Amino acid sequence: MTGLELDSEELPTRERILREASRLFGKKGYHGTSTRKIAEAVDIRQPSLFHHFPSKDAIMAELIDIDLDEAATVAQAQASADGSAALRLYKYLIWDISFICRCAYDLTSVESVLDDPVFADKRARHQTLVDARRSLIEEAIDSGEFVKVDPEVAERAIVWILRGDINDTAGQAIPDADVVADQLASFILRALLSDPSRLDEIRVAAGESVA
Amino acid sequence: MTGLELDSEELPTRERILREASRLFGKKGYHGTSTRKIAEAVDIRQPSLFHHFPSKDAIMAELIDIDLDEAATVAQAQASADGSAALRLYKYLIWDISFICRCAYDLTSVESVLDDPVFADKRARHQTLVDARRSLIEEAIDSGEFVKVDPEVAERAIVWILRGDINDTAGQAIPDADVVADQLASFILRALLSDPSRLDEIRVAAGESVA
DNA sequence: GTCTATAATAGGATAGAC
DNA sequence: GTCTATCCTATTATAGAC
Repeated sequence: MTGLELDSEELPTRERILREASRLFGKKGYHGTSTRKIAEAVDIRQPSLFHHFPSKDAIMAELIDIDLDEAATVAQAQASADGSAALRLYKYLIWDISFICRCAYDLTSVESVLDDPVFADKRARHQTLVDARRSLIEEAIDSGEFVKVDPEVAERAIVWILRGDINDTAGQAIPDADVVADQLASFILRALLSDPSRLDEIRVAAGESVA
Repeated sequence: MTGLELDSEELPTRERILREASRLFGKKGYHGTSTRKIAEAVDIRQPSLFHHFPSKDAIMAELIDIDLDEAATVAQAQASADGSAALRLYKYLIWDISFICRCAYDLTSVESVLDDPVFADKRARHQTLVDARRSLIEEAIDSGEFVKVDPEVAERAIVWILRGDINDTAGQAIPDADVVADQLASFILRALLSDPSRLDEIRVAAGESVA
C-alpha cells in the first residue's frame, strides 16, 4: 500500500524522491521538471538521485506502475464479474477515486506521458484498464441499465472526470476520500442511468459488498 | 475566427507555426517540445521562428489568448443573462464544445501552463471564465433546477469533461461538432438536473435561440 | 523572410573521493 | 549513500549574410 504514516523527513530517500518527483511532474510536467529541481526538493545533490534510480525515466516508470497496476486489476475483476454492470462500474469508480485521493503520489503526469515511445512498454497494462472500463460501460448500455448514449462519449467523460480528480487532489492524501468518491461516482451514474432513482439502491449495494 | 479554409501549405508561416506548435505542445507538452521540432514541422530552420515570434513563450501566450478570450466573453454573457440557469449553462457548454471541436489549434496544453509564473498575466482572464461558470452552476443549484450537489464537485466534473474534449479532438476540426457538443452537454445536464426529463425541453430551447 | 554560424545556458548522466 | 567535479548533448536565442 501507499499510505505510509511516517513523517516526510523520516522516509527513506528513495521514497522521498518518488513523492517529490511526482509533485513536480504534476505541477510542471515531466519534461518541465529537471533532475536538479527534484534533488533540491529532496534536499540532496543532483547526482545522488542516480544512486536510487538509473535514470529520470525510471522514476516516471515507477509512478506509472503505481498508477496502473492495481487499477487494471480491480477494473478487470469487475468487468469479468456477474450481476448489474452499473453496480460493478460504480464499485470500480469508488475504488479508483478513493485510491487516487489516498495516494501519496501526484499521478497527474502519468497519462500524459503514456504516448511517449520511451514508456511504450507500459501501454499494454494501460490498455487492459481501458478495455475493462469500456466493457463495463457497454454492458450497462446494452442491458438497458444506462441510457442509449455513444459508449465513446460516456467513456471519455468518465476518464476525464477521473483524470481531473487525480489532478485536483494531487497526492494530498485527502482525508474524506470516501465522500469525494461517492460524489463523483454518483455524478457519473446520474448522467448514465436510464432510471436515475436507482442510484441510491446501487450506492447501498456497493456499501454492503465492501463491509 | 479560426477556421481559415486554406490548404495547409498556402497558409502564412506565422499561422503554420501556431498550428504546428499547438499540435506538438498538445502531444508532447510545452516543455517537451523544442523550437527545433516546431521549425521542423513547419519546414523552416529553427532561428527563422524568431522572425515571427519573439520567443517560444510568445507562441504559447498567443494560444492561451485564443483559448480564453472568446470563451470568457461567452461565459460571462450567459452568467449575467436572465432566465433558466440550467438553460444558460447548456448554451455556454454547447458554444464551448463546438468552439473546441472547430478550432484549428490543439489547445490541450493551455490549461496545464496557466500555473506557470511566466504566464501569470493570463490568469485574470482565466479567472473570469472560472467565476462565470461557477456562478451559473450555483444559480442552478440554488434555484432547485439542479440537484443539491457540492458546486465544487459539479464544477470540477464539467471543467474536466471540457478539457477531455479539448484533448481528444485535438485541433482536428471535427465535422460533426454540433453532435459532439450536444452529447457532452447532455451528459452533464443529465447528471445535474433535478428533473432529468427537462433535458429535451432545454435542448429545444437552446436550439431555437441559436436559429 | 529565411538562412548559417554560434553564443550562452540548462539538461541528463558518469567518475571517483569520502 | 552522498558528495564534488565534470562530460556531453540539447536548448533558446542572437548576429549578420543573402
